[in-house]
Amino acid sequence: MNKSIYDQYQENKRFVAVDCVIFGYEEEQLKLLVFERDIEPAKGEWSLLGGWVNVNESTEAAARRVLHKLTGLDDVYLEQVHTFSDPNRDPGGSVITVEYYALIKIDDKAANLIKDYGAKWFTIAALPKLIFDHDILVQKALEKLRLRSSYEIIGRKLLPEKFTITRLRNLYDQIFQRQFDPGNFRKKILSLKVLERLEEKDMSESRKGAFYFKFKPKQEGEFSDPIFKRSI
Amino acid sequence: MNKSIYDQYQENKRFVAVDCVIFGYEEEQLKLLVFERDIEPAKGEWSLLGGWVNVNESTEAAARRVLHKLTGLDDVYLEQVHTFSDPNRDPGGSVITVEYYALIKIDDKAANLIKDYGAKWFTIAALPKLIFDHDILVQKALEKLRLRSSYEIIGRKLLPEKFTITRLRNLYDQIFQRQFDPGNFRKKILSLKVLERLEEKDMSESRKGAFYFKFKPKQEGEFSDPIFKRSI
DNA sequence: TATTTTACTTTTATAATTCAATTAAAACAA
DNA sequence: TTGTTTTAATTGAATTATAAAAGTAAAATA
Repeated sequence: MNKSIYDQYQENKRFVAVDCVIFGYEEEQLKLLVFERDIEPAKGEWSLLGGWVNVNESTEAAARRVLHKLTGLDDVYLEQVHTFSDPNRDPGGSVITVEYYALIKIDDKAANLIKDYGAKWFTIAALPKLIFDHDILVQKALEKLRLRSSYEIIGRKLLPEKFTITRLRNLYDQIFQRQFDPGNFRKKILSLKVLERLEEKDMSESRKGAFYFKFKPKQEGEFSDPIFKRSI
Repeated sequence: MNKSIYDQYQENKRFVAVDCVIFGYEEEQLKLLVFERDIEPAKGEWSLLGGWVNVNESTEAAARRVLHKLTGLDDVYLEQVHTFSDPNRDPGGSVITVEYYALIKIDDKAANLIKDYGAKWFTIAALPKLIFDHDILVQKALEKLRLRSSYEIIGRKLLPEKFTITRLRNLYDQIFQRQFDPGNFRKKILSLKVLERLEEKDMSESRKGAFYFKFKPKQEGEFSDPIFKRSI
């Protein structure tokens, strides 16, 4: 096969990396996992989880690889967000980065591994300044997460097996940074018929107790319309 | 500055390309511009407009460069769609491609240039088989275009200066591949107050004639809610 | 047994959407 | 002139969705 046109561009090959915005949900707060960078430039500053993409690897595989190394998990929910390619975005070199966001359960056994890597969970409000263009990456990931959350009920990957509607609503409050009306939220969610009510109640939040729910097995192409009119 | 960690990855640098899905609107049809490929592999087959990304160039700049070369236009509307990175997607080599879609007016003087490049407009229904994963790229671009079109009134870049509501509705019919109700569509569009009615009428389509409209100057952050409930 | 607390339900008003029917304007033909 | 035709443009009634608030329920506790 004639590869001449490809060979001509050898000198134009680029560094390609992935960056992951890792979301978790804990203590009624949407949180983000960030890292103290251990290489120059910007050593010691806060950064997203990143890594190089190898030659014979897709960017998604690379993202799964670095996430697995960090957390030990291999069934992480991943969604591609955007690709950033300004040649000056990284002072260390001209690096193209493909951004993903990941959803993980904070209560996982991953906790120890994460600590070893100098990583820390922050709420969105308390997030420190990140290196390079990573603040923009976080904004983009949030927008994408909001978009996703307004077309399907997110939470399978963020909530524990069983949870109350109030807890799910709180997650949505966090994602969209606004208060959803309890009555209307409940009505809407239940009308979608993706949740199944358990007989058990959570008695920790109120005298009356709140029923636990769990997700029904996922059905493909469940909805195609936005769930909430004013969510985005 | 210590670049050792970067230098270590020199041998992992990747070919990076852009591919453009070019949409146009002509004779009440949404069309797509595709090319007869003039290099191996897959020479002679139909393909999207692509090009290499240079070392000191962002992917968007590269997309604008190849679009300019093709059409002579430099105010094309561009939106990033997705990045494809499967190492086996291109039989010529392991190429990562960043996909954009572009909206251009077919009636432009670009027509001649386009012809010189062996390019041809096809309706979506009549699109031939494309090389590699380009059929998937087209689907992705359509989805993104639909998403965009359901959050703002698209058409500034596809319709001529003045147009009738019926023509705008037809464009939406094409994008979403369904029939919008004429009365409801008109009511909705006008309620958004982004169009201005001209005194002139288009008499070519009916006895009564239909008023021409034009877009008001664009205002930032115009909408944040989906325009159509059942569009996607 | 009354109080407190939060889950959960219901109500009501308002707004948006759909679908069908109607009206309007102008060209054209008898 | 007058009726017919064609498509634009408007209207209205029925339905559905949304927002906000008020009310009810259950169980622990004082």
